[in-house]
Amino acid sequence: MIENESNYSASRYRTPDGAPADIVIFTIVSSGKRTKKKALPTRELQVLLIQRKIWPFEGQWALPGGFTKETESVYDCALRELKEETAVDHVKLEYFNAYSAPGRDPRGWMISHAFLALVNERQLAHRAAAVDAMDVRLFPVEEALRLELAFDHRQILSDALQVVRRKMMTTKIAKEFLPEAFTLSELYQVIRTVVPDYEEPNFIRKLTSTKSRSAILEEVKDEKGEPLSSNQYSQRAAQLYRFTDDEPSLSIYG
Amino acid sequence: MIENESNYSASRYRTPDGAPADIVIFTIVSSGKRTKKKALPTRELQVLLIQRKIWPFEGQWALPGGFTKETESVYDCALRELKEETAVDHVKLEYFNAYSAPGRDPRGWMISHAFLALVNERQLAHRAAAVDAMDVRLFPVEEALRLELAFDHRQILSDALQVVRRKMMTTKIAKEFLPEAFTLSELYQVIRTVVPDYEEPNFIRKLTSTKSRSAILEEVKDEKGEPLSSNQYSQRAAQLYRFTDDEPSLSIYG
DNA sequence: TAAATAGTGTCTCTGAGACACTATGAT
DNA sequence: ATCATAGTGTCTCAGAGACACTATTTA
Repeated sequence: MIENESNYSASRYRTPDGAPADIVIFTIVSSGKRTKKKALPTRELQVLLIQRKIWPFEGQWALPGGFTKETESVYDCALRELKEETAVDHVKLEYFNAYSAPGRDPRGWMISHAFLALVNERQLAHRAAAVDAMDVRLFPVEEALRLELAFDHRQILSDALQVVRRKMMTTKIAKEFLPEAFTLSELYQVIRTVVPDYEEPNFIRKLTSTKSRSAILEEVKDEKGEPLSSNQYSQRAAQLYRFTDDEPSLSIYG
Repeated sequence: MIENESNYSASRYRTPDGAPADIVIFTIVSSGKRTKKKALPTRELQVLLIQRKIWPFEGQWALPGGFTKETESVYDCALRELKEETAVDHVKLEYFNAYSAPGRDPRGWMISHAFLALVNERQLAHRAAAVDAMDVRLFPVEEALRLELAFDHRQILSDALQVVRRKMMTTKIAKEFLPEAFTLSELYQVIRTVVPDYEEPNFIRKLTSTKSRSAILEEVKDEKGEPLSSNQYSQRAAQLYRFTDDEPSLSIYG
């Protein structure tokens, strides 16, 4: 029963040929409408892909990633690769699955570790400059899912998207896509960008009528305690909010 | 930047020495009080451990698990090991993390894949018979966490416990610990066994006042549409319930 | 009848939902 | 004044919370 453990000797067994980490970097790209000075931007969920230059899957688009070294954890590897390939640092990476189906990688027996990160498009700004040279590009998620991605990266991306959608509704990750202080309209748009099915005509009312808001959001005030507002996107200035530190606890039992 | 991928050749790099799967098997053990014929049993969350016979960590308790083969996924490996070591089959395994800190395994570079499974104590029944011979035992979780477990298995167990606690409140996994039809008291006890902090004096009322119940539970009826009840644990018979198939959707935004 | 668990009556109060209405400020 | 977005008034109704009370069956 436990002979593998009892008699293990590294030299006697076939061992994996590598432990790559693949990173799904989501961002929301806002394209302000140029027709009017003030208007809510159009937002779109995008994912960062690289184009492979060599075998296998030469020329195809793939998730960024690379091989773990013996001296680092897979998390460290993902952090390192993310920094190397996108100059993005100080990001919360989330490990969400391993991919280990036999034959998934023509180079050999590779068990891949998939992480996802949400980064603000501002953090990707200087990266975007080097995009053409590096064969690195942001793709709208829906478009990326239609591409023939390398390896099982379409599956990984699809799984990542599901995780992000769930977390968008159940945690405060929306803040990764927002500035420190934001308006409720911005928040609503970010949620809708990630989870198109979410519709809440009374969104403002909902969050301003005590319960939910008090657990999640708080109004941003200046030094004198005056509420701060922004008219960046609208004629009428909108109250600014920030997320609280509370971790909302959810339960299906009430 | 992407040189690892571009120039990869298995023979040129140090590769992992193995990809073990470790499985955290939780069960709830009910010990009926013998003093009275009918009384709610005392329930306790327990975890299945094996005692290692050889180096490394000889004699110490560890999570069951074993090495992945080239021809299987880590999930298949976990399923196989679970079946081999505990005779438990048809279980929903959940992958929840990878453990890859350098030096975590004295045998070499091992990236471990951790799964958890919730099994009804009935499913562990015949396994329990072979327990002494195999150096396999159930431990109360609190006790297991105080043991010096092999490898980083205490961390893995601790992480698994956190995952189970969260899922107990946010999904219907309670059903893994319950018979097909159960009373609300049983359900409440199971929840409390896993999440001791959860207290809800009005639990029955809460679940019987429409909203929550209708989404999660339904009354069990016989062929004539008569509600079924059980007096297994109480003088007065209690209504039996089962979980619906609906996946409850949670949101912090209301 | 006492014990043990199951379940309800009833009250109050919050807040969800709907949707039309008002508010503000740039052009 | 008009437009675009922000936010409120007001109504209704469901249901959460509290907690004492009743119900059912066995020993």
